[in-house]
Amino acid sequence: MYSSANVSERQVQPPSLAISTVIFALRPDAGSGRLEIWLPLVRRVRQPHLGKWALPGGPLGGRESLHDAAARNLRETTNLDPTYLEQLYAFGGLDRSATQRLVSIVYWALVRPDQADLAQESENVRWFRAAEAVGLAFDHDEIVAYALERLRGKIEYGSVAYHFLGERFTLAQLRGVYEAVLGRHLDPANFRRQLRSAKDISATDEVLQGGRNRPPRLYRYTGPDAGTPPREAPQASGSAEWPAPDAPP
Amino acid sequence: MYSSANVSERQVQPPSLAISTVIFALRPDAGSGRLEIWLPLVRRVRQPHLGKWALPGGPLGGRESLHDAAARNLRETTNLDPTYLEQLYAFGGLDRSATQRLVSIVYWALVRPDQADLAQESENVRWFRAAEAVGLAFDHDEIVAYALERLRGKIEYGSVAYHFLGERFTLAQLRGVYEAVLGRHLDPANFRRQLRSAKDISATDEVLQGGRNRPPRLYRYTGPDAGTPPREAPQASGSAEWPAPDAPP
DNA sequence: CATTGTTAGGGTCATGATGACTGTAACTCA
DNA sequence: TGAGTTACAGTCATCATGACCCTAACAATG
Repeated sequence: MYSSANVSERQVQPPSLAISTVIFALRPDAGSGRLEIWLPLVRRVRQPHLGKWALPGGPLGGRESLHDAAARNLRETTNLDPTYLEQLYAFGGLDRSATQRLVSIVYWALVRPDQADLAQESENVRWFRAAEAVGLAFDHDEIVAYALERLRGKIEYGSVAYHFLGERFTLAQLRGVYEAVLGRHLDPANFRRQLRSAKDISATDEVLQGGRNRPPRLYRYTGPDAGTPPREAPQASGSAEWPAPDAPP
Repeated sequence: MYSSANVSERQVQPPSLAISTVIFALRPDAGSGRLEIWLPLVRRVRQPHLGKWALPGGPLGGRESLHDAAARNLRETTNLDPTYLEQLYAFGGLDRSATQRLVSIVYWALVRPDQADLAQESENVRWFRAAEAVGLAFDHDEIVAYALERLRGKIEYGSVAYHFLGERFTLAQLRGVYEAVLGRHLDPANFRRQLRSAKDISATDEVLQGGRNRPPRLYRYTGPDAGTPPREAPQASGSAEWPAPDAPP
């Protein structure tokens, strides 16, 4: 599995370049109804790590940008378009793959739950709870952990949470997203107060009927890239509203 | 990993993979004495963008990790080791280079001023003020702007500022670093109060003599990676090898 | 129809971080 | 000896935050 031929090949051949994607969606737990983080994985159908689960990915095409490659990758796996797509990190350690020198540029994406339900599952594509996505191929355990860390970091000041939801949502739904990602309970009253001062979220004149309690008001996200496709690269996040974009540790 | 890939369709021409580095150092302005951000650039000695200034960079060697490649790159340019080195972003747009498809994984680094003074300058390597680093080759203008944005974002909550300074420093020096990076004046009293609550900075029992005012106390950074080389990103690092040809960008 | 349970949505209070500002100590230089 | 400058400590108002309480509005149950 680790022949000397492979080692000598590495000195000559340039490193292979691949794109992988960590795709997050939220699904309510059947019992408690609380939201949980899920992600799709694909089963390896060749060596190395044959049979193990891995992040969806593939080589970078010659006529597509990194962002487009990640989007295509995501479409081929879940058959759906993401509401958020951003570069995570470029992994290029020497020991990532035993058979070849591989550099993976990893993206992370958010999809809505209703879309995640429609996503195709098959023998080799299955959704897992993020907490149960361990024992993956290559270094994908660490990549998933790092993507979760980025997600948690970005939800606190960015506009990431809205991309888990549809166009209109209640504050309780939005709070459920925060609680699922941050993993802790949030006070409903304080949460409401904070989001009233956030100016890229506005209340509609509609309420959500059909519940068995007082009908909650529906809100809408009016900030940048509301319903538009996610933007490419690192243009200045401009507004000094909140701290700053984050980065690998 | 390439379960859903249509391989034959994509093997037209694999994109080239390069490593570039944005190297920051602070130098006092001759007149005012205020610190300013500088970075070294290299002149292009071949097409495209012949004669223009560009970020130091080169192809990724087959036996070095991304981090090691950036460190080697930096050593070859400034002849010095950085006190901080972190991945910035992977740039892979289709129109980055007119002659070839090029994917650049860019790192950013900090070096100390005394080291920056020792750095080698030559006909094709010169230091520029960050504000004057415009009109660069390829998309390096945007890369520098993004690196500056990252630097500003990281200095507010991270331990980045200390890497611009030596082991012992006064609070005024540290405040000068913050003012240079953030581009605004900071109140000395409030700055002192904030850094007393930051627990990875501790006062020594020494003061800095020789100034023409009251001698300020010297402090020391005691947080993670204090004097050690910067650690690799979210994964384990491998060992590096030395030689590698130099080629832009 | 009244009661009960549950959530929506409004408020209070103490605390801690922050920015603006004042005052005193310690040193050099003219 | 005094002027000028910086180090360093402290005060005050403001604001964001967490913890907590209260009322409104619905559905389900009796």
